[in-house]
Amino acid sequence: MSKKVRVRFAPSPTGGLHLGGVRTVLYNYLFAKKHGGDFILRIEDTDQTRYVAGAEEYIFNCLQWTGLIPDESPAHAGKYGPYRQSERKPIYRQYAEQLVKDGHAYYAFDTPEELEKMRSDFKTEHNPSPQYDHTVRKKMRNSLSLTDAETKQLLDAGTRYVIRIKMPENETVSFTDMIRGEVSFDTSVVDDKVLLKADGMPTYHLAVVVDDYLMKITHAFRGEEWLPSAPVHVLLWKYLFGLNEMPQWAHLPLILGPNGKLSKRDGAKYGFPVFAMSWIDPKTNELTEGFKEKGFLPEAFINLLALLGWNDGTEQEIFTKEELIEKFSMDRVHSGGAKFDYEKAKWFNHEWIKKSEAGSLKSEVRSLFSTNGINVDDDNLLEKVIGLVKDRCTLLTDFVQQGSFFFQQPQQYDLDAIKPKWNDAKRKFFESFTEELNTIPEWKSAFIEDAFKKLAAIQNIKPGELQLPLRIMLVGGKFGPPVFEIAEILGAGETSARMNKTLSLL
RNA sequence: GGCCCGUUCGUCUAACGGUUAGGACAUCAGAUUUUCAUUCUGGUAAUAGGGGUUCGAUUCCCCUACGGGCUACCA
Repeated sequence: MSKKVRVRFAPSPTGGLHLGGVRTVLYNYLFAKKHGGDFILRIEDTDQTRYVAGAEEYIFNCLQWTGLIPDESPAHAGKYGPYRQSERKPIYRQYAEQLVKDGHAYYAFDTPEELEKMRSDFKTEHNPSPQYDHTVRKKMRNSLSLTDAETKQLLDAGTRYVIRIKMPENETVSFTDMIRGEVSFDTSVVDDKVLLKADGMPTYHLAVVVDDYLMKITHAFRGEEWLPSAPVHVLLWKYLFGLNEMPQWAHLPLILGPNGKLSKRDGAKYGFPVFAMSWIDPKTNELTEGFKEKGFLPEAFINLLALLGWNDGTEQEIFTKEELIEKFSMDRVHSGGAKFDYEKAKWFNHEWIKKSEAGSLKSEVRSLFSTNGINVDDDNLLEKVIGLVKDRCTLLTDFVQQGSFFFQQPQQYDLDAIKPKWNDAKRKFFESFTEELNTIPEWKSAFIEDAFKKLAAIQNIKPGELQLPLRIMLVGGKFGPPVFEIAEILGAGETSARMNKTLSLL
């Protein structure tokens, strides 16, 4: 009987959660749910110098919005807590010490200045970034280059030190990646990564292995940028817990911007969101707009992210979360990086808005209206309006432009669209049409249209020439649903008022 | 520089040795719509290059080129 699937997403709470992060969450979540497993959120906050207020709460908000809710996390109690690495600090040291004892790691006393000196001393044209590896470790101050007595003395004196992994000199480390197949590395070109920092906190390398073990993680998915350090993690598994216990790895392809790995900068530069939700940097107060605030539906956001690097082998592109759970499989994840295409992202959103029920869009649209100064109290009217205009909305924010004229008079009139062909005959038509409004048998679009056309025929004007002016009068611009349906919703009084108002402007 | 990963239309991708190389976004043209969208029809557009293996390579192998990632007491 195989073990229960357990996967984790382990972000570092240092700022906005971007596309790639959410996609990693998504693939973790889908995989877990598909296999009836657990999805764990673990906060990787081992770098105290990078603490950012509010970042953790922000991550929870993003998960809430996307609907990818963890089974275990700092906010969802589980048996394997704590789920914040800073609160697990005491756990890690013993493993690092164990490695030293077994000869797989060592104490290093080099100060930051000494490390910097080493890098500049060894730096050459051929080797622009020297590593702390088997070729230099003997020249540094550590328990490998010093005698046991010297080491003990330094330790006893309370000298600051780190624990580094001792990479073997000539081994090939390989493992099978679920997406890439077998990947192998020569250990002689991997450096002696720090495992335990001078402040007693583990680095990512130690923490990820220890926590994945302790939390019984069965499958570990992360971005491709982690691939180069995978041999360190594999070795740590081998030394500490045995390779049989190691989770199966999958390194997800990167999501690229126009120039390499997608970054916050790309968003600002090319005008599309990168973060799931808006993020305000507490230090600079700089606001970075998110997909949510830009007007994306969470369903669409998840859908487009899922398809960025995965497909189910058919030509289907629109998937609900349930369908994704059912159909997702890691072996259909593409191995190459994917360039993010904002145009296609918008298409997904448009599709989702079109297929959404007007009722389900109501609360979002209502709050959008209210932030734009329009308070809607008629629920039925709102739903009717949404149903009428949603095909024209690519982003949720488009509802403001497409729908607000139903609730308030247009702020501006595109009179230039009328003026060139305006004449006294048309003015006369509208004046008499305004007066005839109350003779229309029932205030329904068909009757209104009928009366409109009859009057046009009597006055010998082509109705086509009158429809655009009518639209401008009611809507303010050249957009919106069929004009007589608008009039129906507006009501006779308002329709007449808007016609008169515009007439006075012409 | 070194190491690792990758490479099918502009973009996301399908084709797990045999297809007229398929779909979607974008784009262009047309139809519908007396606004704008929606909808519909059609078009342009790709296997990076060179060697192998094979009766046959988009598909397998090698080399080159290109792209990307990593190269911190950051994750």
